Parts: sequence; structure tokens; C-alpha cells
Amino acid sequence: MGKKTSKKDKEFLKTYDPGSYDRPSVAVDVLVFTVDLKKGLEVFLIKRNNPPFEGCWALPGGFAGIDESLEKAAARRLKEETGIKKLHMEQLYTFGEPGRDPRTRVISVAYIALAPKDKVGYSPGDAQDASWFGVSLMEGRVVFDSDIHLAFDHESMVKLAIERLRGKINYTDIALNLLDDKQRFTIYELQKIHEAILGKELNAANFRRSFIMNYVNKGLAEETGELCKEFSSRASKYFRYLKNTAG
Amino acid sequence: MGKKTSKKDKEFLKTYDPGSYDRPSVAVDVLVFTVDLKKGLEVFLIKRNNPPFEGCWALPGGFAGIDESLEKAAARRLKEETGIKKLHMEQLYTFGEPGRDPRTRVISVAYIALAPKDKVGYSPGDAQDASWFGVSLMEGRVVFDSDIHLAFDHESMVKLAIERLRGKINYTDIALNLLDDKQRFTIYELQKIHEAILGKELNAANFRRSFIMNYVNKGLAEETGELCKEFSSRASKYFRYLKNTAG
DNA sequence: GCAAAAGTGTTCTAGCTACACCCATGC
DNA sequence: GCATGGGTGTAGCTAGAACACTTTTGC
Repeated sequence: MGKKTSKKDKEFLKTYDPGSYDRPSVAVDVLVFTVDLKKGLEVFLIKRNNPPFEGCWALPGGFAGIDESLEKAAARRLKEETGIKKLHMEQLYTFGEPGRDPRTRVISVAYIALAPKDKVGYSPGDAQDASWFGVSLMEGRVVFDSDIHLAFDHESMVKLAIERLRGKINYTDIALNLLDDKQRFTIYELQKIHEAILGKELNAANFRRSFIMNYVNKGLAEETGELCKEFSSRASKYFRYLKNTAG
Repeated sequence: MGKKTSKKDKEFLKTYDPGSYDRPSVAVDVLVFTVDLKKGLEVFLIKRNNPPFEGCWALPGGFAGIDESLEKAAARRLKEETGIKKLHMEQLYTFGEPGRDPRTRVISVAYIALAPKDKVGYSPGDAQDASWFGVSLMEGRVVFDSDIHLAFDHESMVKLAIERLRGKINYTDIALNLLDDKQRFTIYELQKIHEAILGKELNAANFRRSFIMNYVNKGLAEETGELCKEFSSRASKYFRYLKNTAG
């Protein structure tokens, strides 16, 4: 503790003259997930056609503008890539290991976005090679439905994202953001979404009861009065979510 | 979707020539918490003696070096400010709103650090004006034991940190990082730590049982065989944590 | 004796799980 | 009639919370 002056000098420089420092770049990466009721959890990826990691698949992302909030930057990139405008988005984690991008030091703030499958405006065959990939987490390992490799540290981002979703799905309402229509959905659809995220089947009777308990009985959701004949021969009730109606 | 070229150009620039962009600065802020068994939860703050927010208290922090991992940067700042070397540290959240620092765009990655009270080498009265402040979260508001104001958005960082600690304390072992000695502690001490973080008193009988269930019966902790006479007239058993022994 | 922590026992409840069973209907 | 989803009922297990009670020892 004898070098107080140099420490204070360093502090001074760092605090008041950041412009003179070599600075890391700040990027955002977006993990867009959707659930296909038949195929399960899917993540949106873009094929890289330049080095590094040429030919690998990567998360949509890009550098944050100097006057742009991180969340806005993520939302902008998302819209540019997928056409999706309004959806649930939350910060996942910030990845900043030196060397995670071989070109230069890049600190990447990762965001999770949840999109109803039918709201995705992007159509494969556009300028960029981009598409949805089925993904799951089995025994701690990320498994894709195709034989693909991800660029940078994006696979560990996917892993962390699925773990986060699994951890939150039982005590938050995030799963509802994956419904095609929060104002008109069946318990069956919601159950499929839970199953896709958790990577295991759930007991329908118990799932129904927990939905009634946690949503309907608490005034968070109600029956619309309409009946759904889409998923079963026997009609089921439509429900309506009563919060975050804007989504 | 008609302006594919300009979009791709933009993408090109952003991806391959980040040096030409105006870039935000990247900083780390550290929320160092400790628990005083008598006074409760405390956070470490430093008084600012320059604008902006002159006279306000702020979290220790600073800019991240170009070749330094974020975690390492946080650990370095922590050691410089408090003398604490080895302790539990985890990423909290990244704050990046434009305008959160009035001087320039600064993106700050916040880390939570948990320190046993007796390991803090820093002594008030050093070069900088720095000290521990009792803090709690009551009805969603951050309350300090002194009439102080925090610089920047540091109060919302404190709020988020306490919420995170409260959310994790019941299903992780983080509380153990606040013990003076993980290899020699009593249930009483651990209970006081839980109470400090949760901001409420717990039933001692039930707390004891849950500790036995979650730690001892699962092989994560065991009795040392020694008895403790520090906290009560009646001696109590010392326990030893059997994981993360290095901490 | 009193206060305060150490420690044991009991009861009640809420939530989750498993499973059995009936209903409705398209094929 | 059979498969599939819709929907109800019930029994068991477990973690928590609440609370009553005894033990130990410094003051």
C-alpha cells in the first residue's frame, strides 16, 4: 500500500480521460427463441460467410451505437435480421473474455428474446442464410437438430440461455411470450411450450391444475368463452392473459 | 426489405472496421457486501471528491483494461480499494443506458462480491474516504443506515444486487461466502447472514433443520467436533463446509 | 431466577407427483 | 373401436412455517 500516488494517478487517468485508452468494442448478441408446438425449442441463427468462423452459424448481433441503449441495439439487430418487432427481451449475461473474438477485443452483452413462431417475418432464402434450428440441452450439453457448429463462444451463450429459461419458467410468466396469441391460447399450447423449454414431458392433468392455480385463480388469466378445436377432437377452452396486454 | 445492399454495407462496416466507430467505454463496478452479525448487511462505498456527483458515495469501479477479462478487472479494482483478495464474485448485470454517466457513454458491468467481515484489509482513514454502510431493501426501496446519496445509477445497482442475493440465497450456497471461516462456523452465524440478506428474522429451529437437511445430510458440511462458546452460554457445534474449500 | 442461544418434537399446510378414470370426437 | 387430447378425482410425499418445549450456562 505504499504506492498511493501512482494508484491515484492511474485512477485519475482511467476516470477522467477514458478517450486516451484503448477500448474494447461493445456488441450485443441476441438469442431469439421460439417454440414450434411439434418440433420443440428453436433458436435463430445466421450463417457466416466471412472469416473468422466462416461457414459456422452465429447469433444475430452487432455493435452498439454510441447513443443507443444496449436493449435498443439488441432490438434493432433483431428487427433487422428477423423482422420481429415487439417481443419479450431480457438481458442474459455479458461475455468479455479477451480472445473470445480473434479479431479484436469485443465485449458482448447477450439478450434473450422470445418470439411466437408465427410472428417471425423473416423467410429463409433471403439475402442472408439464416434459419431456425431445433435445440435442446441434454445432460448439460447443447444439442442441435442439425450438424452445425457455432461461431465464437455462441454455444456457451445458448447453453446459459436455456439454463436461464429453465430456471425462470416455473416462477415467471415468460412462457406466455412464446404463445402465438396471449389473448387466445389453450392450456395445451402452454404445456407444449413448457415441455420444449424443460426438455421433458409433463403430466397434462397436473399442468392444467397448476395453470388454474397460478394464473386463473390469481386473476392473471381468464377463459375467453370461446372453444378451440385445433389440437384435439374434443374442444378445449381458450384463455386470455390479463397482464402485459400490449405484448 | 428493399435496401439489402445498404444493410449489408452497414453490417460490413460494423463487423470489420469497429475501429472507425465511436465506442462506448467499458467499466466494471463492484458491489462488495459483507454481513456484520450485529448490524446486518453492509455495502462498501467510496466518497467522490470530484465532479460529477462530488460528495456522493459510489461503488468501487473503474475502466476495464484492453486485455483484461471483466472478472479480473472487477477483482483488481476490489483489491485496490479494499485489500480483499480472494472471495466470491459473480456478474450481476450490465448497465448501459446512454446518459447514466454525464461525461461520456459508459457501459458498466456490475459484479457482486461477498466478503467475510474480518477479511477486509481496508481501514477507514486511508487516502480515500471509503467505508461500509448498513443497507437494506424495504418494500422495494434501498435504505441506508446513514443519510447518504449514491452517484450515477449506483442505487439501482444496489437494489438489483440485494434482490439477486435474496433470490439465490435459498437454493445456492452463496451465504457461506460471508462466513468468517467456512471451515469453522456455527448455524447461528449462518442464520444471521440469511436474516441480514432477507431482511427478516427466521425461526431458529426451522433454520437449523433446513441446514441439516440441505448441507449435512447431503454431505456438503459436517461437524468439526469442536464446540463454540462465542455466541451463547450454551456451547454449540462448529461445522465445516466440504466444498469450495479454497475460498 | 432470568435471558438467550442450543436443540428436539409435533402439527398443519401447500405444492408437486403419480396414477386411475371418464368424456368427446375424428379417424 | 381406438387413439388423442380434455378434464376430474384422489392419494402420497416433501418442504416450510408455526409453535411448544427442554437444556445449558453466564449474568
